[in-house]
Amino acid sequence: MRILVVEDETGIANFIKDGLEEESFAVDIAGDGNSGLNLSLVNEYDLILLDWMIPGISGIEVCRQIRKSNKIIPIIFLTAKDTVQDTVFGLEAGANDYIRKPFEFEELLARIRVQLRTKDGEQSVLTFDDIKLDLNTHQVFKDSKEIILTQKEFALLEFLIRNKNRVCTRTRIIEHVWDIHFDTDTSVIDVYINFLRKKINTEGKKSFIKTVRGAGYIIKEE
Amino acid sequence: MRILVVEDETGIANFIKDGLEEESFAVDIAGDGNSGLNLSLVNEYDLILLDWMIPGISGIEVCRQIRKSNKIIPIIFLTAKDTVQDTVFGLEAGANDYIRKPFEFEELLARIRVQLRTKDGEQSVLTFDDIKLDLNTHQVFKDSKEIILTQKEFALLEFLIRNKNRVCTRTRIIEHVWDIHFDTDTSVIDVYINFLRKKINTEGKKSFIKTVRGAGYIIKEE
DNA sequence: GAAGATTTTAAGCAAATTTTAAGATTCCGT
DNA sequence: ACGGAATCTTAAAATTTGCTTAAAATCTTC
Repeated sequence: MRILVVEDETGIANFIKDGLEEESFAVDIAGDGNSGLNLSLVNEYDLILLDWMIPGISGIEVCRQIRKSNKIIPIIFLTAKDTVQDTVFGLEAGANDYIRKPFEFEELLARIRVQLRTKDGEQSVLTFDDIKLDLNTHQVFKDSKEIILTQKEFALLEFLIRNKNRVCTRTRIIEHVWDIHFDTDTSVIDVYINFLRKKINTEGKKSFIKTVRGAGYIIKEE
Repeated sequence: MRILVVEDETGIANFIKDGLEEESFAVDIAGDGNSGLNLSLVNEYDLILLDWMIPGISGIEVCRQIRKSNKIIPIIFLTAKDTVQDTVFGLEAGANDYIRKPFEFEELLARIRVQLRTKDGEQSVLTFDDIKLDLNTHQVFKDSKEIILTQKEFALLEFLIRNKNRVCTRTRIIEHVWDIHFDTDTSVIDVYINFLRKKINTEGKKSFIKTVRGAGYIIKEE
């Protein structure tokens, strides 16, 4: 899941970025209103964290513009403006939630999850066959037996399961899970697919991650 | 379907090429304006992706020249020039769409598909008789039973179905399904037609791909 | 800052796809 | 019905793609 953070104080921005990456999100940062608006219109983010007072056009204006473009995407304000009026104003501009600084990271995370959950009505647990993926606790179970995955393994599995029954091309995988947007001569994907297969496959059964030669990989229900 | 990418940064160019090939497109790359213009006039591309700032004549000029030649072919600008004025300027030069860098591959693909949409409105699923071809998931079904095709088989079938009820000559097939690094004196087409027939024909029925002696092949509704 | 874990790179091997090539078969005009 | 051209079929060579492993680089943690 990809999140855009629009925030000019690099200290805060990086704090959020690190925290979210630990939770396996892919995070981009924009330092001012204009680049924030641009990025949000060009890319497919799953959520936007927006500061109000930023260089260039204000957060409020960024929010309005995004709404004007008819993009359906959760926006959370994250700002030092802390009166009730400010909050109401922000929400009326089209935000889905409003968090006052200083904030607790825990809370931010919880609120992000709320937005991502309501988005497609799904809970914080993804399932495929006998595999369960708990997005909150970051645990993976197979037949209720826990399997320990690393960050990248988890992120890759999450992406594949969210896109089950659809071919995930290497290009889409590298963009969404690694956040790479140019040509790279790498075989990380192969290696990680291999890791996942080794950790999750049932002995003697065919791999649950199928290879689509020349295209990518797919997780498919029979 | 064959696409020309006019882009000087090889990193980006190859990224696009690989991504599109995963979707069964045939892709040629031109590194500067002149060769881009040349290739586009000499070959029959189904679409052109054009960078604005490239060595030699500019993308805008390439676009104008192609339009001048009366070629009807979708052109999509793909460029870092990101003001509203730039966009308007590009579209007025004759482009069909305009994408700002940096871009998400998914968006690029979606916009390409819009341009290639067939006349009968259908976009992501092509059909012929009891054969269904899903461009998004890359799956082929016959009577809702899945048939596994390789990249080239898929690309060839896509081309034939897009041109159903029209004879597809060997030359046109080579031009649209294979890319520029291809030597024309060959019998690959025969071989691939044979592959497709074997995989898709109904036992005892006549082949759905008909041979037109001296001309090429055709898929025809009765 | 050393030890351990994770991520990435690189290379050799295996397998599937793509292409070539050549003999067999079909088609069509005479 | 015959001969030559076009197409079909098959098998094997060439090429590409993916798998696997090990080691290098990077990041964490104590």
